[in-house]
Amino acid sequence: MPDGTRQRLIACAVTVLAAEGVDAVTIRRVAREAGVSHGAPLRHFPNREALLSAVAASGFSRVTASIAPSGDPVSALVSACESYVDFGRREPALFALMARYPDESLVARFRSLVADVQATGWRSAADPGLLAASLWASLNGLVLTGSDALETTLDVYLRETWNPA
Amino acid sequence: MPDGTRQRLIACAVTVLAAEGVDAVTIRRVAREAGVSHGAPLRHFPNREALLSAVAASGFSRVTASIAPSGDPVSALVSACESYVDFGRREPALFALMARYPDESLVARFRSLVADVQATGWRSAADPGLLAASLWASLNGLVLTGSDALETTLDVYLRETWNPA
DNA sequence: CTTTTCTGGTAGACAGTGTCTACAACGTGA
DNA sequence: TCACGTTGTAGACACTGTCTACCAGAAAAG
Repeated sequence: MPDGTRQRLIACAVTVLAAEGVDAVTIRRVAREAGVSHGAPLRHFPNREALLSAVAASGFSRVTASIAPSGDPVSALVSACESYVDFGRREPALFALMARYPDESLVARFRSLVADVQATGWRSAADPGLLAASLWASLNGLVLTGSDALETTLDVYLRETWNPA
Repeated sequence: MPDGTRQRLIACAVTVLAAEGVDAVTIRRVAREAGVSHGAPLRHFPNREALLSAVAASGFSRVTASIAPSGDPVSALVSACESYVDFGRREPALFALMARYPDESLVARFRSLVADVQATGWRSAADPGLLAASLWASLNGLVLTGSDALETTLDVYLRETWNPA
C-alpha cells in the first residue's frame, strides 16, 4: 500500500456515507474524520466529485468480488442478480452513489451472463445487449426506488421475465 | 392564484434544474433568478428540501396530466409506460429529483392499470401489487440508468415481460 | 556530501451556501 | 385607529469547495 492516506480517506468517506448519507460526505468532514487538515484530501482527489467517484469504485469492487461463479447459466444469472440487489439493500446510500458513477465492467459481466443464458437455447432471441440493458435497469430501479418488499419483488421480476411461462 | 411568488420560485427552480442540474438549484440562486432577496424563499419553503420537493411535485402533476386514457387495458398500460419514460428522457434532472420524492398517487395509478390488465385474463396470476412494483422499478431504472437506446430498451422490456411469449 | 526537485501535508483566504434573526411595509379585521 | 399576521429585506453565522503560499522530508542528480 504505497498510499495509506488515500485509502483511509476513502474508508472514512464510506463510513460517513453509510451513516449519514451522501450530503454528509464533504471534503472537510472526511478530512476531519481521517485526522488530516481540511486541504489534505485535495492532494489525492482533484475535487469532491473525484472523491465520490473513488468511493463508488470501491463499492463496485466489493460487489464484483461478491458475485460467485455458478455452474448452470440460469442460476448463475439469478444468483448474480440476488447478490447485486442484496448489496444495494444493505448499503443503499453507497448503491445510489454507485448508480451515479457506473462501472462498465460490471455491466459487461451481466451482459455476458445474459448471453450465456441465451446460448443454452433461451425462449427469447432479442438482442442480448438490449436484454442485458433492460435487466440492468430493472435491478437498479428495484433498489433505487426502495421497495419495501425488495427480495419478493425481485423474485417476481425474475420469475416473470427470466423463466419460461 | 393567491401566491404568485411561490409559483414563480418553483418555475425558476424548474428552469435552473433543467439547465444546470440539481446542484445548481440553491435557495439563493432561485431567489436571484426570481428577482427577490435571498431570504424570501424561506417564507414559502421551510428549507431547501421543501423547495426541491415542491419542484418534484410540479413534475408529477405534469406527468399525471400527460398519461392519456385508452380503451384496451394492455395498450393503456403500454402507453402510460411510454409517456412516463418519454417524460424522463426529456427532463432527466427533474425525473431524477422526482425519484427522490415519490408520488404515491401515480404509483397507485400504475397499480390499477396493472390490475386492469390482469382482470382481462393475463398469463400471470402474481400479486398485482408486486407486479406493479416490479414494473414501476423497471421504468424508473430505465430512465435513471440513462440507457442510450431508451425507447428500444423499453420496447424490449415490455415485449419480454408484458406480452405472452 | 550537497543541492535540487517532487510529494504530501498545513494554514489561510475567498466566494458561495443554508438558515436564523431583527426589522419594515402593508393589507385586513376589530 | 389600531393591532396583527403575511411577506418581503438585510445582516449575520457556520459551513462548504477550492485556490494559494508555505514547509518538511524523501529521493534523485550533481
